[in-house]
Amino acid sequence: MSKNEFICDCNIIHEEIVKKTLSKMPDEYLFNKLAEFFKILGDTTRARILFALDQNEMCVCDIANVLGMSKSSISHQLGILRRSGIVKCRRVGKEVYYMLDDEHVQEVFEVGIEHIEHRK
Amino acid sequence: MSKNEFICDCNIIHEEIVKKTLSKMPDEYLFNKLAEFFKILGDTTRARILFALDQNEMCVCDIANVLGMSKSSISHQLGILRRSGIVKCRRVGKEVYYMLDDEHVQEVFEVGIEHIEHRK
DNA sequence: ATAACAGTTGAACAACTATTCAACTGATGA
DNA sequence: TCATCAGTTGAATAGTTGTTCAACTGTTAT
Repeated sequence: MSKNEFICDCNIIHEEIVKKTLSKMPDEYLFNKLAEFFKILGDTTRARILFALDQNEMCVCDIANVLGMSKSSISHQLGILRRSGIVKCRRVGKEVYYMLDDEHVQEVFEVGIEHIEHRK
Repeated sequence: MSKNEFICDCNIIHEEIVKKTLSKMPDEYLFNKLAEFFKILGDTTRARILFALDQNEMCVCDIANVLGMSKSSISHQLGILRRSGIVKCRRVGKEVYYMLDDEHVQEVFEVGIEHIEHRK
């Protein structure tokens, strides 16, 4: 087998390892979705919103006050969380109440906190 | 208590909920660290590197070949993963072998995959 | 009707980030 | 010693993203 199958500019490649690993790699779709999910959790504002919503469902103004930020920026972030299926909302009169819609968020946060504690 | 303590431009706030939630919010440090951790996982290239390293320890060229990317870009991303304590490496001659250095990554990935499966 | 208010949305801007390129380091072997 | 090769690194660039601002919905109450 020629080295030319491989794209990298190097001579010594561990062909067997590369082939074996390639055969076990999930498809692009999974990695895109996985990265998308973690990217959403990887923002301080969104992480704080999710932590707050884990305590209570809350309206946009309440969240804005808890985080000390403007309604607009909170609403933008809630839109991202809503479109990704992580939170859902219900309207009551003029107010819109947001709540968590994914039990995996809590789980992932717990492991994340373990990671931080472990690295101290 | 005056509404003026609160920063958001709205009249109806649920004071008790806001205060209770505020008292339960972890400090800024935790959210920064948490977001930093998830931000690192929230990139397709890094997610694929970590998945590959979960199969075998590998040198930079092997990883570059598995992902179909340049040595340089892989090395940049490995640097980020190394500095955050998620991977470690050992040099053997001219080659540098990378491996996972955090069992929380696998855990978090599993929950992330559950999340994706659940959302299909 | 219309005023008031909670919330949303799009455009603009600034800050950040991933990849590329080129120059570099450090180890090997001829 | 010198050429070669694996890997690193900094600067540059293009693409992405979070917040702000202003204009807009939709609901309530007068």
